[in-house]
Amino acid sequence: MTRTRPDLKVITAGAAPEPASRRSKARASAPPAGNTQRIALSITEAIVARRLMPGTKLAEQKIADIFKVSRTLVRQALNQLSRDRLVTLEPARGAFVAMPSVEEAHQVFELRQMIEGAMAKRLCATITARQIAELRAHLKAEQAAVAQTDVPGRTHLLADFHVVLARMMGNQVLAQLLGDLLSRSSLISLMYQSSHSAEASLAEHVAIVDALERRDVRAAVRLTEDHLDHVERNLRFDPRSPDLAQVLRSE
Amino acid sequence: MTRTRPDLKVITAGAAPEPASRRSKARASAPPAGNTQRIALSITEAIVARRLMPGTKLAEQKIADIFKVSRTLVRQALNQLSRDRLVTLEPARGAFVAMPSVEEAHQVFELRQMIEGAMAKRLCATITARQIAELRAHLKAEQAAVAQTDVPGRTHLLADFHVVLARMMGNQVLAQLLGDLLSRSSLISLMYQSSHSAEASLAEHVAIVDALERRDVRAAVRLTEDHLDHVERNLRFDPRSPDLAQVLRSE
DNA sequence: GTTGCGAGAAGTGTATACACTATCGTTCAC
DNA sequence: GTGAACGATAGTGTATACACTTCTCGCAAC
Repeated sequence: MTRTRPDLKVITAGAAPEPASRRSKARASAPPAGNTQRIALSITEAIVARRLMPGTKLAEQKIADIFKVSRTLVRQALNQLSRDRLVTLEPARGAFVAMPSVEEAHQVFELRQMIEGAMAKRLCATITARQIAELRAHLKAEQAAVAQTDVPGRTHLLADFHVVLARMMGNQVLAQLLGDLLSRSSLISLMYQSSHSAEASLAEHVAIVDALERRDVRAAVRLTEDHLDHVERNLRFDPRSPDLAQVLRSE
Repeated sequence: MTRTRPDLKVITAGAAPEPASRRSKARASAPPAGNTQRIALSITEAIVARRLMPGTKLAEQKIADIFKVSRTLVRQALNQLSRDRLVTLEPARGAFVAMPSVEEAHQVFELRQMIEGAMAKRLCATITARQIAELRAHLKAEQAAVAQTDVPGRTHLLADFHVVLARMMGNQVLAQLLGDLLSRSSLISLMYQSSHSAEASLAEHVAIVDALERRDVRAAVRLTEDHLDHVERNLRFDPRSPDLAQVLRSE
């Protein structure tokens, strides 16, 4: 047992910006709502940004102390996160950062294939020149991050590519769903450390945008599905994985 | 203002069965978990079964009294339901059965088209004779319910058809997602009372199964998408809808 | 008769209290 | 020396308390 439990206080780092979207006048005493949301977002961000390892225990009182609130709000936040499958609640034992199983990982990727494949198909019919330009700009940012080996940045940008596509569908329900799936994917690729190179992902993203620009439905769909296939296949599901934490915890 | 607020106590009717899936020995004092879940399921069921109208206020204390628990558990349940978009939480005002907007309705159906279209495509490749038989049996049950004009039963069975298809994909993540979307669809068709006849839905279900059996990908996908298109198109989005509740509440 | 204001009631938002469970270290028996 | 029983500690599960907001209804002013 070389590794101790990852420390918790890292999550204080972010301190969610939360742009003032409150309704009208700021109340001194009662930040109207979204106090729970603030906590949930901070934890989500910490997980996605890989500052919280899978299996980490999320003790209610510790988190409450960090955010200077009572356990009540922390519990609400943890409940939300458990519905997103980012944390697992074990009765009477507590909350832990989720450790998606191999099977769950596969199912998430299969679902993403279905959804993003359908997105590609539809976007070919609806995409505008302006949107193509936006995608190109995004690819440029990805390339810069990859070139500088800015690991956190490139990870975020590579995932964000998919969110940008979803937003272009003009469908918020879809966009939020894909956002959730990407969070889960992030956790998955953290557990089964992906060997898929950032360069390869970037190249595949470029190919997808090319196909969309040509309005080549067949190619766009196939490239999208292949891209997700590649990402999944490059996960390391081999039994003697360095992440033996899951094996130990599995029982 | 002809209609008063729909009464709340209807939800006591169901009293969720909750088959004993608890781990080992029953504890007298502490039903280990899923006490919150029990409440959330009861409310969900009441909404889907149309015993709770959109816009109904869900007062925490009243629900707590009904289930003989404290507001704490009710709040947890309502929070879960708000994440499923079955209820809307208005800060400092309370929880209400959700009233999906026209836009949201469209987005839900578009997403279902994408997902169920992809399902149809994949099922053509993987479906077994046994599964076809299961679908045929389900269609038979649908037909019986339609013939007897068993309205609650047929509504449930017609929706369940889609869930059965999802389960055949062997993908729990997908199955749960589609379950959520169907709950929302139920709420939507309640708000914008569908004029799509049960007979037509049944006929379209039969056509889909036929296509799956022939492994006719093109037809299966098109029939699935058309089916959802028909359902959506038969919603009544006209401004002078009898559901003027939404217009009044909208501000 | 209508409008505006205000006090009381009802209801939500958060914190705290308490009961019960799991965990860990110690002690005792073998 | 090993292993099992036990007690202390920490942590979760639920209920309750309290502050503050919203809603309702009556009353007064116009």
